Amino acid sequence: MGKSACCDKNGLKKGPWTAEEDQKLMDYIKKHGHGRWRILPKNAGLKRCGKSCRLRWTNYLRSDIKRGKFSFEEEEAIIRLHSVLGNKWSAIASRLPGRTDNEIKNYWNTHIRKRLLRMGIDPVTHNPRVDLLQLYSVLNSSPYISSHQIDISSLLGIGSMLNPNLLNPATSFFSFQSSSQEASPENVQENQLDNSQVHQNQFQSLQPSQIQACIDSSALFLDETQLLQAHLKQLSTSPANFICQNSSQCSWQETGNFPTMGESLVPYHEIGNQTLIKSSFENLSNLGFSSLISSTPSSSTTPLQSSSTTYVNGSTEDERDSYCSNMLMFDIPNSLDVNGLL
DNA sequence: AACAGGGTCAACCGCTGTTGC
DNA sequence: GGCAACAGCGGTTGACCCTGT
Repeated sequence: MGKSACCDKNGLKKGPWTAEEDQKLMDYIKKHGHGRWRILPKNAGLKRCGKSCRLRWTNYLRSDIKRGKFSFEEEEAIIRLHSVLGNKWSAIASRLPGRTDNEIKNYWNTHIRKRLLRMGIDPVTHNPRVDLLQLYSVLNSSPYISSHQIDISSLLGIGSMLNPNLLNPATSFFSFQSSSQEASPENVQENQLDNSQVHQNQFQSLQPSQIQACIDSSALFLDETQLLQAHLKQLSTSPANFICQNSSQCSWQETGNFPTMGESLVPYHEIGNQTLIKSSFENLSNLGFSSLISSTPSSSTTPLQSSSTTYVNGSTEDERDSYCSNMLMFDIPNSLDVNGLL
């Protein structure tokens, strides 16, 4: 702070570049190459600071810049790389030929990030947003709700396909994950109990009107929760399916190892009219809950929806939303050497 | 037609890391 | 080791455009 910007000195020009300035810069770099940005503008006859010249060159004038809309493959790569690298835009850009860090950053902030939020996915962690699950759990534990037989899952738009028994442990798990780095089945169960007691206490102190206000506000999350359905539905799919023939006969059917980065997704499928999930929290924990709600995507082989719809470039935003709801569901295995990717 | 509000993206800003003296 | 210059990064800004009222 307090350090003056380089362009403030000597009355150098700021703002959008003109075609004439672009031409001067390109001509100079064609002759002398780029680098030595400090002295470049003076030699090129530009009233710009070196920093501005460098930015203009790297972000716009370079011949290998690919302009235009991002393809599905590029978008998928950005999301996948972001889940590994975070906001390391230059590192992401280095893996996307022809795209600049600035372009990717802008695209993330204006398109992908908002879409993830709409879908109920935290763009930082790439996991379903904990607040939605917590809202469900809190509402569901209310004596008022149960006494009036209000179906919270329907209210939140996560009704038909999901057994509510999943949501409480899921919520507890997310809450627990956020407060502790190490989650063993034992202390997770303990935490689950603690959380449910907390939620119960929270709601016992609320008046019916307050609960109604909470329910009303929950309607705001409908878009997100509808898409969250897709994520939670993944719980019923490979590689570890938990299938219930009826309310008392449930079992996990493990179909193999969890995929790692770069591997194809196990085909996405429905389990008919069976009760999808009814689990103890131990099951979730033993199998790695974060991996169950997410699996590694692949641009070429991932069936996008149960109807096997194929999406191509130039599809609508809604289609991309739908696509992403599956595409984003991957998890970074602990064994992955992130440094190796860098 | 005029205006407001929101989205987009090129460019800027401040900071950090690297290099050379 | 200390310093300055330079290069590069990620966050932010603001002009422009589009859409809805």
